[in-house]
Amino acid sequence: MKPFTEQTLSIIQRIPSGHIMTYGQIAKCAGNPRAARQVARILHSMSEKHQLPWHRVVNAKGNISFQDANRRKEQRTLLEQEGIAVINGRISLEEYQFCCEIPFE
DNA sequence: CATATGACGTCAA
DNA sequence: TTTGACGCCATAT
Repeated sequence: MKPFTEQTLSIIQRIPSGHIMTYGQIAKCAGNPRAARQVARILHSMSEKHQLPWHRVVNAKGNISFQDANRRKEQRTLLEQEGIAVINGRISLEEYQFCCEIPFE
């Protein structure tokens, strides 16, 4: 098993275009079902340097976790470009959530 | 009341 | 000094 951070990064990079994942889902796939916070931290700190599709990561509610209206609008635009319908800053998890059941080593 | 989620902060190399 | 790794707690459902 590789480090949690590395696993998380790999998972995020594996999210297909037009699909999204939640923090809990990513954390669970990475090996730590309770490490949703870490996922958030990774995105905040390493997304820009690792070219991660951060816009494909949303919270369990299907909402954009950003507080800044600018960032939320930006992410919404990015998601819409991938064909994801964002209604009131909300995304239909049932339609776009990517089921990550890949056995990472 | 109990369970699940979270765009953080801090420490070490 | 900067980048990578790790966990407890508060809030919402």
